[in-house]
Formats: sequence, structure tokens, C-alpha cells
Amino acid sequence: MLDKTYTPKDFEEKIYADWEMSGDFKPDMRSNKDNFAIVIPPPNVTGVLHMGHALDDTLQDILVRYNRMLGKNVLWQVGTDHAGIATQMVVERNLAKEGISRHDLGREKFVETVWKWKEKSGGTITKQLRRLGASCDWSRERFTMDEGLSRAVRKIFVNLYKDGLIYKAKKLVNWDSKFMTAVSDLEVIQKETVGKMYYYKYPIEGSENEFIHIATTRPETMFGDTAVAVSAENEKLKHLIGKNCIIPIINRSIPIIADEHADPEKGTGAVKITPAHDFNDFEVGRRHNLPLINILNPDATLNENTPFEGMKTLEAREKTIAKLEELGFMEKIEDHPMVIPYGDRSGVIIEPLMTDQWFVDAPVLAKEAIRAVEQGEMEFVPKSYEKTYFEWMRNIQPWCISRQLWWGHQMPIWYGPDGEIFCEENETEAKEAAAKHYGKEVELTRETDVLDTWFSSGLWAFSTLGWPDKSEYLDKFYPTSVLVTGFDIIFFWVARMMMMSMYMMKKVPFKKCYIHGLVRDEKGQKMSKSKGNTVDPMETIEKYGADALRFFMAAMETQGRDVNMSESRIAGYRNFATKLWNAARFCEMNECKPVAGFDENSVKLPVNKWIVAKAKQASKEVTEYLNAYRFSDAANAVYQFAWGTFCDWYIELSKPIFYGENAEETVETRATAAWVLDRILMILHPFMPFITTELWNNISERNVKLIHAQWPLNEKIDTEALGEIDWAVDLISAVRSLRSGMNIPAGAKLTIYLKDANASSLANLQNLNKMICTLARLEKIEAFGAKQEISKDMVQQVFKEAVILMPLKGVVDFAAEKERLSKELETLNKNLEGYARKLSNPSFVERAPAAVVEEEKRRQAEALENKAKVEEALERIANF
RNA sequence: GGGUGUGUAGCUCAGUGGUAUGAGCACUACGUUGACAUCGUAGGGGUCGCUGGUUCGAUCCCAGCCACACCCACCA
Repeated sequence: MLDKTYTPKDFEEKIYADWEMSGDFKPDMRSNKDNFAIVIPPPNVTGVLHMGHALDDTLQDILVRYNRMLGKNVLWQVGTDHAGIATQMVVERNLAKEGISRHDLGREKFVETVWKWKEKSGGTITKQLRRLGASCDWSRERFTMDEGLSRAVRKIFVNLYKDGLIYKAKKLVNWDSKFMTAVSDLEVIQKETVGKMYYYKYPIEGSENEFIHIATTRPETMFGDTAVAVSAENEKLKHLIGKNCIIPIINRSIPIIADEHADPEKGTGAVKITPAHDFNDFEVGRRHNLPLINILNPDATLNENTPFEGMKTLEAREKTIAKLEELGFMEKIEDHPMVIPYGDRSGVIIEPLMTDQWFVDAPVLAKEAIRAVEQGEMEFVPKSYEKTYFEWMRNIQPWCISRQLWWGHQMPIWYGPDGEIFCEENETEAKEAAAKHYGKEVELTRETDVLDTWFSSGLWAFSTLGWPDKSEYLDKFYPTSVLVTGFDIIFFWVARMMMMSMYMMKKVPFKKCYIHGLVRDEKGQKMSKSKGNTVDPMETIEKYGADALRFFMAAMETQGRDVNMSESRIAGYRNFATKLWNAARFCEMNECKPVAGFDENSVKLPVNKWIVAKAKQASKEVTEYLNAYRFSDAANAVYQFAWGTFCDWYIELSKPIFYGENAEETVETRATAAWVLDRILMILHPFMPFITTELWNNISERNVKLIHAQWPLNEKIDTEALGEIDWAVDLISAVRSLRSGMNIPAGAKLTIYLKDANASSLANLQNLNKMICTLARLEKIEAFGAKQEISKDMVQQVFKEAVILMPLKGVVDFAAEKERLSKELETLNKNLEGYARKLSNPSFVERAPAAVVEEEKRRQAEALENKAKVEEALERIANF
């Protein structure tokens, strides 16, 4: 017996535990069926599930469950990411609470602490994924820093290095002074701010009263200036080119050079050049062979090359300005809108800094990654994202992969005593290589830098399947079928996976890439902890059930658009689950149980034939929509069928049968209802796996689990079976509408006039009379043929399918009816004008497709007919 | 500065070259009809951002404009 109320909490976790224990999520490695594989975008190992995951993983689970039911051999590869900076940050913050810094511990101890932290809090997100219903193969769970994946990282690193695609270089990089590490361009967020523009002057060397005027937003960097540039075409300033000027305060002489970088229109037309602290200036410096003067320490304090050693940049800025003012070089300070770079994790200002770093030659790797998409080996869904991808890939810069962190993959690089680099997969091999190089054993020191987290994530599609070892999983499931992820990590991850996979595997990592949007709050605002507008998926699941949240995500997912949270909508889908639950209870109460050997194609009753055809139609729609990754359409198709067709109509239509006396009809209807309910459970299962499974198990003993049930495919739909009941449904709706509009009491006797009164419609009415009366709440319903004389005390009403006459004098509000009919007449007249205009337009008649013209004529005829009837009805009303 | 996307019912959004049978929520009226009030029935509500163009016909295609959102680059 099903409980009276739907309480998802009672069964969701139990059902999940059963799936997992029974190995229902594992692929069958012995089968030769088609393969389908997804790798999960690995969440941070110490993270918690947020709505973005809920969306991403729901979509994946829908695809996974759908393909599993299609009979494919399905692998959903799961795992977590070590998330270098993010994790190190959390652990450091925890330590800070105890007043300890990572340096107090030392590298080894610190890394040990992070591992402990990972063990402690690492399980959260995977538990939460289970709660959501994600049917991934947990027996194959991986971690980006586990032994196998670390080996993959080392191997590919060595390959890239030996191919010259990884190199070390002293370059200006984005420096995060909080974590004291380089970060990649992508990890820098540009924020609009109103800053200040400072105008001051440098005296020209050897001249008393001559100055060159400078404008800058960062005066403290003047101590690193090694030139001032003006444009060679700058009429006002070009005479200074070749002279020297003096940097005040430190009184260092620097040349005034000609360079196109100096735009005469901007600032004062003269630019101070600080090659060690500005990307543009660095280029200028290179063109003119200027020396580089570094003025910053790694913690963004000024160094010994400045008079303000040890000071933070902002403080040094104040001092510099004060000093310039004191010396009389300061001219003016203006507000200036500008963009300042911040670290996406640390939130501190990113400083360009000259350091030794390691780079991947991304422009070279990008070539194959671009080609693969150009030639359709990998397809974006929606397609428009390939533009974004191409745009970025074609302008890609070398990727800085070294991080001066402690948590991550330490680079497989060893240095000899003279600094010679040995890149090998392990220390033993490095030593061998060194011995060969030097002709004797030497002491090696290992590079301390670790790799950018995204380096290991970039290998995810094949490293998780067993690479670099031979692996049957790799053989079967690589390339994977589809990657599902948000547009915000196309660059971080999708692009890098493409590059790494094309390089190492010579094949795309996935054949399709489904891109979805962000989950926003109810008002469309981005969710963030600082705004306090985040919604915890676990709380939502607690309140409405995982199925409701999942269905919501699916129903809201329209390609390329963000999803706005809406609690009322989630509640709506919980209501949908309740509705289904109650429909199942109705079936249970009426003894509708699946009948062995039942053939849905041989049912006799019109309602049963009808619902079978509708069910197949709905199944076909869902299938087509899922194949096209149209999640919202697929979800809505199931929803419509289950609620709008099965609950609202079929169950109602079946009541007269269940409460009637005809045993044969009852037996057939029970079996049909059970079949249709099963069908709903199947096509709804990918979206709402829990309630469907619970009902499936409760309804009857099964020899197949729902999760492995056969998805209906290529069914013949008996469209002829639809007409009769569709007609009755329209008729009942029309009668109801009439009743409601005219306050006709329940149990009235109605006589209806059938507009297209032919034998078949009269027969329909005869056959379905009881059913129609029950649903329309009438005592009796009779029909007249078209030629039937219409008596004066009847009011007629125009509807799409039927004209209804009622002997209801005294019950009807004739004034209101008159007004309604007049309005109707007005509309009809307006439409008729339109038809006439169109049909008398020769170019329409000649050039529009024949079918369209015919349709227009048909509409005109129909409108004329209706007009006549409305006029007739009005006349009759006038007689009362 | 370059690019992308969006503007359709009160709200959040589907959708389509042929008079918008649009969806969910919200709203109004009625309703304890033997699954369900987490419900049922009926209903109100839109000149499909603005202006031009293409077309027999445009909400849909094209151009311009306005508004909003996002991405990339840069601003001495």
C-alpha cells in the first residue's frame, strides 16, 4: 500500500543505497553494446555542493540514465579535484585561527596537514552528489592527486618538455602577493574602479627650467623607470627625444626615447616606462634594450631599489606623492576611472612581476584543438559557443603553469649543480640522466614549484580512464560521449582538455560539449556568498525532495540561458510528484496492476486505445528532445503527458468504467492504466529517479529494475485512435466552459447541436455518452443532426467543435450572453474583413503556397458559417 | 575599444515567416464530484523593446536605434 502522502525523505536515500550496493551504476565490461561515457567536471575535493553543481550534475544524470535505459553500456566517471590555490587557502585560513602560518610548519608538514584536511572534509560533496541521485560509478572514483593521476601528470609533462612545448622563462607574470605565486591570465579579474591620475614632471638633464610632464596612476613605480617615451610624431615633445631626464627623489638619469606606445592624445603624451612592472612597458623595454629594475618584493612591498623599502605599495604611493610635492614636481591629481586587476581567489591586487616561471606553449597546442572543432570532431551544444572557443584559442598566450604553492603536483624537474635541467618522470630517471650528462653521480635538487590545478584537470578525460596504462576503460570509453559544463569554464577547462587530449591522445576528449548557463537567484542576480543570496541545494532537497529540484533544473534548462532559482517553481514540481503519487494510489485502489503478456496494441476500448497512442506520442517526443539536448522541452513533454493527459483526462475518463458494471471493460482498463503508469515511470525516470523507482517497486513485483528498464523506441503510434477521444475532450471542455460562463447547475439536461453532424460524430456521442455526461456533470446529453429544426426557446452557442443548445430559459443570463455574442460577432467581422482583403490580393493568391491559400479560404468559410450562427443566436435571444 | 547574448502575459521564461489554442507561478470566480486542497473546473491578462527595410504577409529575416546582461582587450 502506498502512503497517503508523498514524503520523498522516506525513500530517496534508501533507494540510492540500494542502487549503489547492487552495482547498478557500473558498466558491463563484457558486453558489446554501444558505449556511452561522461566524465564529471570534478568538484573541489573539499567543496560543498552548490546550485551550479546541482544543475550540472542533474543534466549529466539525465543523460546517463537515459542512455542506460537505451541499453547502452554506460560509464559516468566520477572524481574530485585537488584545487591547488582554493584548498591551500582554506587550510591556511584554518591554521591562521590557531596562529600558525604554513611557514611555521614547513612544506612537508603543511602538505601532510592538507591531506588530513582532505580526508576529513573530502567526503562532503560526494555524499551530496549521492543525495541528488547522481548515478556515477563510485567504485571508480578518482582524485587529481592520487597515484595514477599524478603519474599521468608527470608523464605528459615530460613529453611536453621534451617536445619543447614546456619551457622555463624569466617573464613578467601576474603575481599574487597574498599567496606569493604566479597565476595565469584567467585567474585575474579586472574590476572597474575610480582611481587617481597623478601628473608630475621630470627635469630635463642639463637644463634649468625644462621639464617633461608625466601622467601615471602608479607614481610609486617611478623608481623602476628606465626611460620616458614620447611619440616620434609628437610635434610638441619630439625635440626632447635623445635627451635625458632625472627621476626626482632618487635623482637617477634616464633617456627619453621615441616609441609608438606613447600616444600623443593620451595623458601628457609622455609615458614613463617601467619595464619590470607593466606588460606594455616590458615590450617597450625590449624594443629599446632598456634595463629592468625590479622594485617589489614577492609580498608586494617595495624593495631596496626604492627609498621606501618594506612599505606596502599604497603607503609608498602616498610617500612618493608627498615627497614630489615637497620638491615641487607634483602638478595635479585627478579622479580617473580605471580597471584594476585582482586575484580571483585571493582578492588582492595582482602585480606584474619579473620572475622565473614555467610555460606551456599554448599557441602550438591550440592548433590541433582548433582544427578538431573546425572539422566537427568535437561539437559544442549550443553551437554558438564555438565562436567563443575559437576567439580565445586563436588569441591564446603562453600558459603559465608554475605556482609557488605547496599543495599540488610538484613539477618533475631536477636541477644539476650548475643549474642544468633534467626533466624525467621520477628521481631515479633524473639521476640517471644527470649521471649520463655529467659522467658521474651528482646531487640534484628538485624544482619546488607545483603545477596549476588546471594542468591535471586538463588530462581528466583520459587520466581517469587509466592512462598512461593500457586500460579496457580507455579502449571502450575514450573519447567520451559528451562533456556537460558551464560556459564560465570553457577557457579554464574545456580548452585545456582539448589541447592536452589532442596532444597526447590524438583524439578529442569528448565528442560533444554541452554548455549551460549559471544558476542565479530569483531576481537574476549572480549568487555569491558575499551577497548572501545563495540557496543551498541540500536545504532545497530536504524541503521538496531531490526529484523536485532535479526536475526544476531540467525544466529550466534551455540552451544557452542562465537558470533563475524559483522556489515557487520547485514547489510546483514537488506538487507534480505528489500528483503522480496520487495517480498511482488511484491505480492501486482500482487494482490496476501490470498484467503479464498484456499487449497494449490489442486494447479495444476507445479511451484505452487513445491513452496508449498518447503515451507513445509523449515517449517519442521525450526521446527526440533528449537526443537534441533540449532538456526543458523533454521535461515539459513528460509533465504534460503525466499531468495534463493521464491525470486530468484518462483517469477521469476511466472512472465511469471502474464504477460501472462491465467486467470486460474494467479488466482491460485496469491493465491499460497500469501499462500507462509504467510508461510514465520509465520516461520520467531520468528526471525523477526516486519517486519513479519507489512507485515502480510498490506497484508490483518486477523482474527488471526501473533503472535498467528498456526505454521505448520506434513505436508505431495509432494516430487514428486519437480522434474520437480528442473530440470528446473538446466537447467536454466546451460544455464545462459554457456551464461556468452561464451558471448552469450540475445535473442539467443538455441537448447539443453538432455542427458537423455526421454519422460518426453522432455515433461518438452515443458511444461515449456516459463518459461525457460524467465528466461534464450532466444528467443527460442528446444530439441533433444538422438539419434538425431548432426551436425558439433554445440558445445557441458557438464553439470550435460543437454548437450547444439548451432548454434553459430562466437559468441563463441573457444580457451577458448577448454582450458576449455581440463581441464575438465583432471579432468575426474583423477577421472576415482580413480574409477578404487577403484573398482579393492577387499577389497573395498567386505567390503564397497553395496550401496556405486553401487554409485561408477554409478559415473564411468557417468564419462565415460561425457568423451566421452567432447572428441566429442573437436573434433568438432577442425573442426572449 | 572588440565581441556575444537578451528585450514576448504581473513575474520568470518557451516558441514560430501565415490571425500568439504559449508554459509555470501569481491573479479572479466557483468547487469537500468515491487518487490528489501539494487538488479540481472555468476565466481575466500581451499593439511579441523602438524605427525603418525585405516580403503578398514580419513577433520571427535584414539594418539602425534604445535598454540590460555577460565575455575579451586596454586605458601612461
